[in-house]
Amino acid sequence: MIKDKMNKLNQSERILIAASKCISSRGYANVSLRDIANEAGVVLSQLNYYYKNKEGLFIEVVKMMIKKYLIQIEECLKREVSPKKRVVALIKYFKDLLKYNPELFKLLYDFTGLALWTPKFKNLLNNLFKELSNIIEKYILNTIQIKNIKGYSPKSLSRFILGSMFGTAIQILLADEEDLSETLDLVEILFE
Amino acid sequence: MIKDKMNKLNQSERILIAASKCISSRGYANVSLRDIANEAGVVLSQLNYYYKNKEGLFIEVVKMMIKKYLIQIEECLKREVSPKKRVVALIKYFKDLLKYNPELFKLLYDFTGLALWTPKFKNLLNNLFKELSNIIEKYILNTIQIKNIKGYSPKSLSRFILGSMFGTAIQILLADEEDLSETLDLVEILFE
DNA sequence: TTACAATTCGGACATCCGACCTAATAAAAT
DNA sequence: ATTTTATTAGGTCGGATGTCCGAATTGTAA
Repeated sequence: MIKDKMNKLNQSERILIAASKCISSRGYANVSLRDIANEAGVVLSQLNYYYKNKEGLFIEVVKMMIKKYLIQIEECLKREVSPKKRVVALIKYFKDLLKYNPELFKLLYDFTGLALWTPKFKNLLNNLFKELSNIIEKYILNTIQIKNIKGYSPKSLSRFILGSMFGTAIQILLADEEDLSETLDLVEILFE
Repeated sequence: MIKDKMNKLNQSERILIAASKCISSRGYANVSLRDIANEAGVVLSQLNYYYKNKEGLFIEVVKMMIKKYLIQIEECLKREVSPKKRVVALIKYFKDLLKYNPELFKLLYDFTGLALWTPKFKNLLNNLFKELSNIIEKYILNTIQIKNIKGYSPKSLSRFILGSMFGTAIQILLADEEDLSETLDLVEILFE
């Protein structure tokens, strides 16, 4: 009975995980509800039962992804103490992300693209970028003796740090033949 | 007769422009060949006549976009003489792009996303990023007294500059309510 | 056990899409 | 003028997709 409850919960979660898996490996545009149902080992109509429609399901996938990023990045930053080490840790996070879990980054990039065309996703993704830059500001910029920035707000600076990692990461993913992963290290020169 | 030839060329070009317009305003995933045909004022089968299939048409749209970026950015950089002014010009280019022609940037972002899932587009987009970073390297890094980079290759640096502008630009587009356009100015601090 | 609610299942629907085909028309070449 | 090619037009086909519905099954509470 407890088992059964677990299974039921797992069923709606299995759908979520299957959706995430499908989208992160093929892109939101190339995934059908039937694909997700098959991946989850579930009948098609179950997707409409738990999540009203396709958009509803995708929104939950986005929310799950957002949680992952917020938790992981804050976790990785709060582990270190000095701002310098935190920058290094952030760089390492992105490197490892691209190396061991590139699907998660593809998911972020893909949904950010979807956010360009669909207001609901635009709000979600904009909030993610906002919160991520807030975390960077809190853990790195608020504690550091800032020398280089002349008149730039910490808000702008944190946005720029985030943007440079994001924009560099997509280039690294795209150019998989040649190794560009060291390019991410250049974030460090912002603090010299 | 010359008129007619013009019209014929215009017809295949009208399709291309219509496709570009549709994709840059709705995203590649939300555009059908019928949409493009209507936008171009052409019968559906004409799209298959001039461009074999949907992928063939989209590839031509990508190639057109790539030309625009390469020409415009090199144009904007060669206009200035000092590396410092060229950085400023590059920043201004991205600012104006987001302000007056955001569709073109959305097109770049969208196709870069498509490149994550489709090899043909991956090659095209990877080459674009590669050539753009080469241009940056040629016009800005090769001429400057580089002080800040300790052991980083010009190649990495140019990639990073490009990435930081790209990653910042998408954030600006996403957060249209609050003004983040000044964030792009932070590229300058890389050269201080 | 019985009655009720939640869940699972299989199937059907209307719609849209990309690709293809054939005939008609215009242009060019002979 | 006649043949030949290039272009335009309209329509069709098979297939895939999202949504919805009703029945069957299971779990829960009385």
